[in-house]
Amino acid sequence: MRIATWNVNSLRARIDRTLAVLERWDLDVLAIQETKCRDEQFPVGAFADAGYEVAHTGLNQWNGVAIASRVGLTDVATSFPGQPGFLKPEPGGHGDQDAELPAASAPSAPLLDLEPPPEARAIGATCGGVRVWSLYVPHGRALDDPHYRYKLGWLERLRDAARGWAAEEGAQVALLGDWNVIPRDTDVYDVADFAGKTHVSPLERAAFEAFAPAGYTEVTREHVPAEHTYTYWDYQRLAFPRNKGLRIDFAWTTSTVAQRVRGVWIDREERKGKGASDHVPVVLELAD
DNA sequence: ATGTCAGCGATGCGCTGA
Repeated sequence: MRIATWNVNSLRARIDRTLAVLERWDLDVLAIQETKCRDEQFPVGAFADAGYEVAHTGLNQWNGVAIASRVGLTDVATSFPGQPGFLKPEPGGHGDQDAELPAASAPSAPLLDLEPPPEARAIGATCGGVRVWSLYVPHGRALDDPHYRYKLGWLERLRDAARGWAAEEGAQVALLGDWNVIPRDTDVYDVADFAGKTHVSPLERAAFEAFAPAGYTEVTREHVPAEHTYTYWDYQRLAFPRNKGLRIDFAWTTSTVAQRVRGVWIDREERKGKGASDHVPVVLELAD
């Protein structure tokens, strides 16, 4: 079985490239991030014509995650248990005190719901016997931004949920996506450029590595160990021609899946030419 | 050239997010 993860950075802007990736790599499953569309805008027909079922969650023009599969797609979950939301802080305000109160016709609803709903950053489905999650970890924006705490909490809650999924003997789970963490100094063109920024902080790196004691192995590193091997290049400042990239797309899997991995490929060619995403696909070949 | 890109709202660009 061949499975891949790709932050496509707008599915509608790159549907032709997406279909080409499915065909080029003969993919059975593709975990997609940053579809940037609502469910009703998702190009279901294009996937169906190519022989793929799809599951998607997209609430607005931001985020959006999907799984396409031609080996079955069941038990879809559009968030993970405990997945936090992000409450955009009001300048000088106190949370969502101005939010609409629940209608009086909903007596069971709490008077004030202070918990923001999850964003469209996680979707899970069982494909060909593997529990696949397509994940778009929050960016964090800046170390002093509320989004950074959100990112850390999001990863911690995901790890807590993932620990439970891995607990069953022989569980086949794959956590695929854009982790927005640079785990090692050699995963970036020049770590000095990230001093004081997100993606390299000790807390982010610890939150990333915490998936190991939770029962997971990061299989892309195992199979593509070369330093300065990137999966993302910024659109700005000619980052790709200068190879100023980041390695931030990874696959944490349970040991049963990790033992099945026969190879991993980073599709660097996909970053070339007009209309490329800023991320490239990461492809995993699993033994039957 | 801070050498970009996508989506949105209301345009013929400014804003947001990355």
